[in-house]
Order: sequence, then C-alpha cells, then structure tokens
Amino acid sequence: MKRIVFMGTPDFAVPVLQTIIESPYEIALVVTQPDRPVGRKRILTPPPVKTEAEKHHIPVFQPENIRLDYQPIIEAKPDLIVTVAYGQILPKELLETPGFGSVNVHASLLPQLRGGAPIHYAILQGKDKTGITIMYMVEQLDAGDMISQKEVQIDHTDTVGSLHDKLSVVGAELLKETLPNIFDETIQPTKQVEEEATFAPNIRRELEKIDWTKDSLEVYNHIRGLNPWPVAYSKLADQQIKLWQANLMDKNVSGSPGEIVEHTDEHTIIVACGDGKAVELVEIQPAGSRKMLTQDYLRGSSDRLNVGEVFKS
RNA sequence: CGCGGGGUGGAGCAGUCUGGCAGCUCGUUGGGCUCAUAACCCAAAGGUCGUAGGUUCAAAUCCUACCCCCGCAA
Repeated sequence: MKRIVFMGTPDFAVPVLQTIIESPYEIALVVTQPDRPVGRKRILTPPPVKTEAEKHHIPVFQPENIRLDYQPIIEAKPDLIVTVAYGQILPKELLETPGFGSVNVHASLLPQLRGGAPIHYAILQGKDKTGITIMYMVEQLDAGDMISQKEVQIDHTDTVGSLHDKLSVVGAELLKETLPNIFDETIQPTKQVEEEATFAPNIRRELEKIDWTKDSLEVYNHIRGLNPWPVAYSKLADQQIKLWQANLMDKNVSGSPGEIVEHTDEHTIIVACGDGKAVELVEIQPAGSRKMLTQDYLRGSSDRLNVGEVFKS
C-alpha cells in the first residue's frame, strides 16, 4: 500500500486530511505546526489537523523548524508527501525523499496568487473566480509544475470565510480525483507561465487599515476580504473600530473620504469613499467591545457619533 | 505574573470617581391616531446590576477572590 505523509495545519487542511484517511492509501505520519499559546490567556492549543489526526490514531510530528528537524519524516518512508497550508518551507532533501514526489494543494489558480494568503487576495482584488491547484513542490514557493486545477466562482457577497469553506471542500475533492493519477503516473504536469505569476503574501498589520480614499468598491472588497480574519479596522474619534461587514452603496454622496454622511433611519452608518460613492456599515466592533450590528451600536452611542465625523486611517 | 477596555430588563449604553428610590435610547406587548406606515401619541410588562465573600444603617457604586467577553502585544 502506498504510504503518504500529510503535512498541514489549520482548518483549511482538515477536509483534505479526511479525504486521504478515507482513501485506499496509508497515512504514515501527519506533520503539523507545534501547539501554540493562543489568545490573551496563552492557552496551549493544538492545531486542527493534529486534533483530527489523533481522532484517527495517526502518529503526529510537530517540529519547531522543519528545515532542521525532518528525520522522522524520512524514516516514515513515504511514497508521497502531501502538504496543505502547512506553514513552513520544506527543505529540498525532504521534497525529493518520496518516490512519487511531494505535492501541494494550493488555494488559487496558479500561477496567480502564489503565497500564504491566496484566499484573502482573491477577494481583496475583487476577482470573480479563483480555485484550487495541485502541483509538485519545488524550492521556490508555489512555483512547481501543475498537476490539476479546479475553478471556484466567487460571489459578490463572499467573504474570506465563505470562500475558505468552499475552497477547502473543493481542495479535498480535487485531491481525491488526482491522487490515483499521481500514483499510476498518468498525469502530465504543466509548467507555470512565470510571466503571469502574481503574489499573495501573508497579510501584514498595515494592510488591515482601511484607506478611505480608495473607490467604494475597493473599500467594500477590503472589508469582506479580511472577514472573518483578521478584520479591517479604522479609527473614529481616536477609538479603534473593527469593520466586519458593509454594503456597497450605488449612489453619489457629498463628503470627504471617511466622512459619515448620514444615518439611514438611524439604523446604519454611511461613509463616503474616494470615488464620491459610499459604503454602508452593517456590522462593527468598537475596541473593547464585542461585534455588533451598526444599529445596535447607534442605540447606545448616538450622542458620540454624528454625521460629519470622519474615519481616519 | 505582558499592557489595556468591559460584564447593568431582549439589544446597545449611562450611572461607579463622591455609597442613598434601577435609568436612557431602541425593541416587545396592549391601546390610540391615521387612507396608511418601520411614523406619531398613551400605557404596560420585562432586572439574581457576571459569581462568591467582606465593609456599612444602606452597595450597581467601596474592599478581596474568582469566572466570562473584547482591543493591543506576542
């Protein structure tokens, strides 16, 4: 029986792991990131992939640094390594260890959006479709020859959260279809067109701030492209405020970028953007408080939030 | 012991510093007004003030411990 080493970490990787568990192949080892202290209370939390693996009594290996510590993987004698959102770059020797190579399930239509945050960037850039690519891994990140690919439509109302869930399922499906072909060597990998490569680096804190001088569509994409994680934010009256959900308003308003131009029936907040149009805030979270509907916020805070106030970056 | 904000009817908040009748906006229910309404008028219901203990004639408010939520940082 063919032996697979699975390497992955977050929720996104779990359906893919389940697919392999249900497949006729044997999982020799699951490799995932070490348990990390999570949140303010620093509770040591196992990654979702580890939890799933332990449920099926599969051995788990959690090296702090895969470049220095990968001997157990070689000893597992894998025929194939499958990675999905593992979170560390694999050393070349490891990539070349399995007889059938090492493949990665990546959440974009390569060569577009190489890197760690392809789902975020698909929405941030306002794309109407993205997808899953399975490819052989090479030293350069996400640049290997492509084995299979499947498109996924992006709805105008999709968020990173909803798209993440769709892609996760499709990733598992595509791997299920592709795995047999990898082992019987009927696949014909295609090279990526380097000139068409675009990149989706991990989200930096600076990127989470809203730039109100941009077009309303970009602001809208920015908010849904960071929901539910890490969430866009802006500042109002020196208070940091997270913006969870907004609607795009297709009408012209007069107001400088970031200015609150009106409350509709005191139920929502409408903010002007750089193109003279606006977005309507639906769900927000003031610092120190929990996420709430804008209309709820206005009930308790109307006295300190008025038309004419301006969101600052 | 990383820094900080918070927990008060169903929702969002004020009140805490300086102890003294449990408040506000909204929602809910009933009634009224209206051609009509998410509008307006009148009325009502709805609370262990996060938990436990302490101080006090008296605690949402002061003291102690604990639980929970959240922003920053990592």
